[in-house]
Amino acid sequence: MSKPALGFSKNEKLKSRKSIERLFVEGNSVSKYPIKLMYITADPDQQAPIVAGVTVPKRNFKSAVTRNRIKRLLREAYRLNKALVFNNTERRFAFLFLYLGKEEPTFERISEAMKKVLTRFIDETERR
RNA sequence: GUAGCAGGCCACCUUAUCGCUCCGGCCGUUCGGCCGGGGAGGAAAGUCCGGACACCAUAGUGCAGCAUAGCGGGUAACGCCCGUCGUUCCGAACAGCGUUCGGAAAAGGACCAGUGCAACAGAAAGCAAGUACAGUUCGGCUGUAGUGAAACCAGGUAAACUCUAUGCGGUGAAACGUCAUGUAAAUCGGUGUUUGAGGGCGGCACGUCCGAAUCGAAGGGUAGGCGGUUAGAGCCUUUGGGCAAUCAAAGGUCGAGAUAAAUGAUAAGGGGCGACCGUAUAUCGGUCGCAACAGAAUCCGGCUUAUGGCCUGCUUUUUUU
RNA sequence: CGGGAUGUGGCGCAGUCCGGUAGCGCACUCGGCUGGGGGCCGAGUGGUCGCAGGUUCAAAUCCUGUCAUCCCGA
Repeated sequence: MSKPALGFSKNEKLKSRKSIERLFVEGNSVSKYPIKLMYITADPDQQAPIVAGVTVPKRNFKSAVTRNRIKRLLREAYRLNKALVFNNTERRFAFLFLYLGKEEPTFERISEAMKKVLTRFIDETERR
């Protein structure tokens, strides 16, 4: 069961409307501007150890094209940096990345913020 | 060269590394792996019209309501498109009324069916009353003045109500079918079982069909999978009919199917456009910047709006010869 | 995907149906009452009526298009 370290396939995506609702109500969060990560301990019968979703508020970005682009950048950044989480925890989680900025970012910026937010997440959860 | 109009085309490309999704094949125990192939638009947008399709009665009648408006054609259909007539505006020709020619614009039925409206000004904007002056056959009539967008004379206005003609049944893929999961055939109230409650998805009346339960309150459960779902009024080429929109025939071709929602990220190189610099213009070289509008969600035909570049034709204007 | 509603001075609203004067409250400015502040009284400034066309003699109002904001519906 050796997963490719850089993939991000369908099974790792957060899809269920119900669990997203739960995330918003019960979830904890760490944030490093412009990314906010909401997380919750996941069901044990979940297919992948960690599932993740991304979202960009329509209020900040009216155009569907830029919303899509930011979501793609977020997914890409998570895909390239998720080893940070996999290598440091054995627990199961559900993630939701929110983009809080008001302007369209570069990939470089997103990538840096993603690394920071993930290390902060590891600090918070593994320290206890 | 500049500006405008009309028509057509494209929507940066290639390579490398990593990644997403669908289809087919092989391997394999769930779950994946490997190989091959497909993967956003001209507007996918706004949701403004028209359809297909699905369910409700094979979708019925009248009223109400809504939409459209010269005439003819095209179309599955349209409020769309094409042609034509009239109207208005602009330009030119003739000395002028006006006519002719060329171009452009536009929601272009009917105020002799009825009702309403017209600020200010003005005597007066209908159910009528009446100013001044002049002329007079003196009965009262005629003309002029003045106000105003419009006036002893009837007009104007329907993107005012309305009338006429034509069309429109309703609800939309969250339609609809099916499988799975799950609870509660629980509680309270109303109406009713052939003397017919209630329902058949906007209103009223009728008709018709189903019909023994049904409606409301508060509450409980599930909010997952599959089908519908992508081959269609499809696209391309040729020939023929037609002024044209478009139609017919023959041949060829298959071009996304996601679902918190795929089609991406990074790097390099090459083309495109713009600015600046070098040189005597072009050409060429260098540097920098830009690359638009925008993302399928059942599917088509239009309209409207946003927007980068190239090509062709016509018109206007400028410079040089 | 499908339905609606609203854009009017700095702010909150009326006027739109049935076309001719853009008005109300708060705020702001000036003056008066007071030793000063507050409060009250009086006067005043301030509006492309979201934007663009059209109908009309005349448009915030009628018609068409467009932009923005907000609210519903499994």
